[in-house]
Amino acid sequence: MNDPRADAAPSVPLRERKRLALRAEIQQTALQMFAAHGFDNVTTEAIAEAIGISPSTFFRHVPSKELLLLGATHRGRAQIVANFRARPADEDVADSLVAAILGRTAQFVDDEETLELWRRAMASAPAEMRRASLLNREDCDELIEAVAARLDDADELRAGVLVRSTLAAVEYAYEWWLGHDDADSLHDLTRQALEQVTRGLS
Amino acid sequence: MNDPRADAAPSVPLRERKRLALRAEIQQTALQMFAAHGFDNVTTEAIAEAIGISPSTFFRHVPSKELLLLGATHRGRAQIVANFRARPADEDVADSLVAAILGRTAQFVDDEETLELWRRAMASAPAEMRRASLLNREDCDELIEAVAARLDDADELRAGVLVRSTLAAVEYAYEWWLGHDDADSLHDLTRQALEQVTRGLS
DNA sequence: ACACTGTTTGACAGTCACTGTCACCTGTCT
DNA sequence: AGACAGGTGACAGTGACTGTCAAACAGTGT
Repeated sequence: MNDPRADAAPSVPLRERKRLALRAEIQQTALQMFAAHGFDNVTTEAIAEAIGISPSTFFRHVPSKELLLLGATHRGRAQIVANFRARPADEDVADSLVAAILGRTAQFVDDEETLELWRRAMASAPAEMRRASLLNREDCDELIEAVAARLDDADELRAGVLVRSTLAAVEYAYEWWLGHDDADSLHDLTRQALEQVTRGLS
Repeated sequence: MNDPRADAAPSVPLRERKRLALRAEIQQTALQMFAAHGFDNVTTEAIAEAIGISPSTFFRHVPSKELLLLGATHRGRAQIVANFRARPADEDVADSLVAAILGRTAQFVDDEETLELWRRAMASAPAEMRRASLLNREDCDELIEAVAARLDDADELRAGVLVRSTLAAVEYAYEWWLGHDDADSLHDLTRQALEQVTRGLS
């Protein structure tokens, strides 16, 4: 019972550890291959083979090739929504939204190496895919709904415009950061973008 | 020489008229089929067959099935950029941008029937595709560049945030309009969204 | 009416992302 | 050890594209 490995093992059913490890390996390997050879030049079959699994298994763990690239950005999507919901109800809505987003970007720090891989992989991706989106359609709609609930007036248009334009600003800051080695930190850039957008564009 | 058909024929080389007509037919037929059976349930082959052309010919005229749905929104993309460039250089940049967009949406009026088809087609499309984007990646970048050129300070981040969040607001208004039969006109909704975003979100 | 030339077309074969099925393993629990 | 859920590879299939090729066709000059 006091097997040194027992600390990690018993809580996490071991089978799940394997699954998680495999998923991480797919993600990592795919990113490396994308960065090295370009997104379009890497087939899902090649990734599977590099890891030593069958194509069927590959797709059992990965919803799509695209998400292998974009998934990094989407990760923690739900967290922004949760952050927003956790804000005090009497706070200004825009402020809550800003806080929810900054709460997420604050902890968004992959290691340098992974980041560099992702940057190169992203650069090789087809144009339509190159837009870094923090939230997918569903999560975004959920956030809009949450915001609308806090806006007393029945005008949902305002909620949507608020969320979508705010997210757009943040996403641009994100892309900017990816494209500029010398740029400020993600957090600072995000703050700048948010300030501009909430203060009124000019 | 005074053949009645000669009025239309000589300027447009006739061969091109056929091409244009075919393209329009594909677009129209596809939209009808999407609306009737759902985007995913209509294969490119089926569209080709409905029109009476081969699958090869279909793809010779259409870059992708997706663009058959989204192309309508993208049409006139370049116009927004052109509109912006045509604004006086001493005008406030945000105002120029607003004017450029409103100049486009003002004339954006397909006939009721086509619009209804598109609405239904859009509703049946997979979630990731459902976002109405006025500009594709390239056009958007071009607009950002144009805006940056007008912003004296070297800070391009501001230009990007301005463009992207403004467009996001407009796109939301557009989607809102598509989803609500009873809504105000596109033009009014767009104006509202733009006002909110330029005045500062709140 | 005639060939000459460049475009357009359909048939066909191929690639690639993804899905479904099915028989076989392999941890896990008893 | 034995049962059983969950994971796995082989395989066949679908659907959006892409490339190639020979035949049909429009536009031009004679």
